[in-house]
Amino acid sequence: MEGMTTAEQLATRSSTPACDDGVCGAAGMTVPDSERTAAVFKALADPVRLRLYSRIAATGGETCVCDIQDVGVSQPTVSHHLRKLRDAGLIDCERRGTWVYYWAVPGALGPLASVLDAHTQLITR
Amino acid sequence: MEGMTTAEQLATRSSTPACDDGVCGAAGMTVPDSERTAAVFKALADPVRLRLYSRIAATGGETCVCDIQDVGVSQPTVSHHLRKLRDAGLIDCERRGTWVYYWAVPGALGPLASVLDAHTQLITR
DNA sequence: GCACTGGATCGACAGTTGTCAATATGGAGG
DNA sequence: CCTCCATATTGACAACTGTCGATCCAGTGC
Repeated sequence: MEGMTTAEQLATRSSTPACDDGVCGAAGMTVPDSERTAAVFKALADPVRLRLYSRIAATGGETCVCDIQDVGVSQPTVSHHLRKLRDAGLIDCERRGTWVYYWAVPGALGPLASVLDAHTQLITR
Repeated sequence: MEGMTTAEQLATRSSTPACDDGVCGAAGMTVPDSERTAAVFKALADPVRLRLYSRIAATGGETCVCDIQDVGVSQPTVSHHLRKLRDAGLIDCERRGTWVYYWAVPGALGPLASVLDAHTQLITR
């Protein structure tokens, strides 16, 4: 598991899954699942990061960093937030010449959506 | 808008919506939308809160606080986290006699799921 | 080689967060 | 009333987070 991003760990849940949906009926989430899921939620729990991710995802393909510097914070801060999103496994990047391009990792939001859906099912059953 | 929980504000988005899905194509999320959405994500961005919410949602109905004290932190800390979830509009509570009962607010996760879905659509188009 | 440019990293700092022990509150039952 | 029990609030503290200015690093073009 070492060297994996949080989103990757989240995709390959507990080696001994207590249940399939990660919610486990009346038992609720397991401690490891809650920690991995919370880590990804945390990456999205900041307005600036949310806008950055949204901008990157909205292009569909690759986005140059130079095109998303206008989110209201300094350049180092943008870089800092991009790294957090990258550590969480939500985005990835590549350097091409002078510029660096970012893109949204496909499927990274899936486990998060599953958690939300699973809970919504429980609430309205 | 004063006096509303974050989730309630999120449900009634910008009075002048720039778009319907909150992502606005190549423009990404608006600043107010990102702030409201981030606030709710933040409420879920802690393992203990995630387990508490999961336990409460898993019952489908109401859950006595006394039944969810075994999440690994002290009683004041549990109370603290429940308040944060409540401030975010994800849960609500009622006192009946000596005990306090919590339940998951139906539909509170909806806007969050919509945001995730909207971005997933953008990525895989 | 050298200067320039885009982006990442470092260092510092204020503000926020998670945690607990101690205390308060507010019903229930004598 | 007074005590007991369940939960909330307060106060304090260490750890973490967001932010920026300064600096570094990697390519580009001369």
